[in-house]
Amino acid sequence: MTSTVGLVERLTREIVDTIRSENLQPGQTLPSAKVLAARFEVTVPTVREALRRLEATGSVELKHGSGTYVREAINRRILDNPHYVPVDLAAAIELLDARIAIEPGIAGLAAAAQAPDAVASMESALDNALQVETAVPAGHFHVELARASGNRALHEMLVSLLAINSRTQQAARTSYDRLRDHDEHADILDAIRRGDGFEAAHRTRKHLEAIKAAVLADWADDTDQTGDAAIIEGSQR
Amino acid sequence: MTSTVGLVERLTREIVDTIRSENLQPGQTLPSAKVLAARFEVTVPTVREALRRLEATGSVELKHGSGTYVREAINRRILDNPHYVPVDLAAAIELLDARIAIEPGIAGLAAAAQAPDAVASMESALDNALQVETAVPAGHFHVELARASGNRALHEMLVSLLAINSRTQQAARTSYDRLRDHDEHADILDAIRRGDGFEAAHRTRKHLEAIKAAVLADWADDTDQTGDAAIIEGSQR
DNA sequence: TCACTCAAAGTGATTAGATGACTTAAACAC
DNA sequence: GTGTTTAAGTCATCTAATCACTTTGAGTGA
Repeated sequence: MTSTVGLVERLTREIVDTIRSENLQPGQTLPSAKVLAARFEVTVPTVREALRRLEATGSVELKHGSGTYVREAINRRILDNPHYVPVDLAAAIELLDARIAIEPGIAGLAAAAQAPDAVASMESALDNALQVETAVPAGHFHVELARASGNRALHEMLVSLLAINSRTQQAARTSYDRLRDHDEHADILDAIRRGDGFEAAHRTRKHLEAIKAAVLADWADDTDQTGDAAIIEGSQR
Repeated sequence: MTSTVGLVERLTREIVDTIRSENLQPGQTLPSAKVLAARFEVTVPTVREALRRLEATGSVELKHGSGTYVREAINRRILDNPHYVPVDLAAAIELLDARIAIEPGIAGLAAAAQAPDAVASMESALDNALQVETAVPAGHFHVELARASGNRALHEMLVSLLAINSRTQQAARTSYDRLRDHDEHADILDAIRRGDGFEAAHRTRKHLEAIKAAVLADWADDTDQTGDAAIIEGSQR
């Protein structure tokens, strides 16, 4: 009758508790698997199974020959599924639709929050945009925008959406004009600086809708006269 | 120079690919660990580590003595961190703020979508509300609302937010009036049926703000005259 | 003294085989 | 038929050992 929780699941939880109670920060190393095995009175393979679980969610990283490191995601609530195999255009459009639904509200919050350091991060993100597109890390304008909202859950949601999108083929080929992108970002940031939440939300929405249109246009160019536009329609309903 | 991807990570991906290519649906069983080990030419412990990773993200479930089962989350893009240790009121308020930021937009989409079956699901969710609160499964009104938006990413985001919230202490004690909850849900559904997205969004926002106020009031009652309202202020900035 | 080499120690990665515990379903007795 | 028992299949965990990678620092040479 004892609800079998499973040794590995319990062990996983104990390791997380250890990380928290000892206040281990991302980048620091955990004790070796051998030591953990001794401390929790289990064997090494069992510890490894627990660490693999934590690895899957980005809470820790197992570096061969080096050690087990705490990672950022241990403090995240919302994650992107690392095992998801995505990828058609419809999925990419769906992600953009989701962003259109939530980012305007985030921009509004950012304008209301008026956190000075967050605004600074967005400014530097504006410049970084000239660089090569990084995967989806910090420094991305929209991510910094979400961070500026002051709401960690919203920030993590946007990070997740962008992470998923980065795995899409469409992500690389989006030929949205770099300069136009920069200008529109600047406009959004401007509205936020003025504390004009309504305008910030509006410009964010327009910006994303423009990107969506560009992606659809790109796709139309590639497939040219192949007439299966049903995919697009299906994703817009 | 070969980017060491790690055997387990590669194996994890191969198992996912197998599930997809063989079109295994949630509820169905995977081959036994022994068989998988033979098929991919690795040993059983290695297979188990890969399965533990998939287990962490809810893609599979390992049932002792029974088998390894495919689970729903294998098709999800957005997940809640299963290893997150949650907690205080500020976090609960932050989650509600996030919902206030995104759910009105979702309600607007739902009104525009006008999917008949989705509306039916919301109707039945209305009645289920009289039952005991389930964990965070389907059947929850707000979850069905998100499903009705037609956007899977948004739906999964809301499921994740509610899943996290359910782990909060505050979740259980929220004494938001059951009847009032039901009535406000009915109002939202009514606006969606009429296709009035603006009104649906507005009512959803008001509804969530009322819940937030109730949570804060509850907390104020409990702590009574303990004057550390700084926690609340901090979450509202 | 400085820089380079390289050997050793520590750590994770993977393998191998064995035992225990649980679930399920078929075989059996009633 | 019904209920119990048995057996096979499966995951759970352990023990033990070998391999591979990383880091460090001692040693060597310039």
